[in-house]
Amino acid sequence: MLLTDLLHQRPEVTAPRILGARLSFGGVTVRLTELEAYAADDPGSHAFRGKTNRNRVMFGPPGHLYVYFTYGMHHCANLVCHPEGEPGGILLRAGEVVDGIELARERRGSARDVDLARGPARLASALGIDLGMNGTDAFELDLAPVGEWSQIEVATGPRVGLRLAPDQPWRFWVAGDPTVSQYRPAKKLRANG
DNA sequence: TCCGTGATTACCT
DNA sequence: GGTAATCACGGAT
Repeated sequence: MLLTDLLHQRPEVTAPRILGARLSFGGVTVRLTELEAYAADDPGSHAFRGKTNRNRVMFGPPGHLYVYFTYGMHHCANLVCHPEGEPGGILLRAGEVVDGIELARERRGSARDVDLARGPARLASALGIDLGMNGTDAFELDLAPVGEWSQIEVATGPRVGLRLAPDQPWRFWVAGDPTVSQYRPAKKLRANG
């Protein structure tokens, strides 16, 4: 399926389909291993209460990055993804650095390689993403080859750290991958494509 | 387990 | 207008 078509689906549909995709930005490429979906009718979504200056990118065209700043020190990045007329996005929670690893190490200090992009704020940091990149589409996203994707075992479970809507199982990750963040209460979604 | 750190929001006046 | 609680986290302890 074409990437542009995928980005016009609901985020919880698209998120498991872009696991294993390669995202390149700021001189670093990561293979995405963990994602969370934030849909329009979703109390956990930043966009749930309507458009504000912070979340306006989620209401714009799919395929841009929605970047926000949280806990006074961290940036997190979402891939905007939604059907026409609805806000939505996919939080990039973790990845494996597959290119530009030296640059990622510089940005991340003394972290072990497996921790370079393990966690949403770590991933954003490894890619050099901050608020200045909010709304950008200056990145590349290459879907995993079909054969490679069919080898991935997708697991699903509740999202992390939400007060609202904690029960929607809209967190998706590559089962067994060491670059997935620590919190993993899980059930298996499927094996192979 | 604890806590830094600041934008954003919810709820007042 | 003001103010307090919250927050899609990470690193040190």
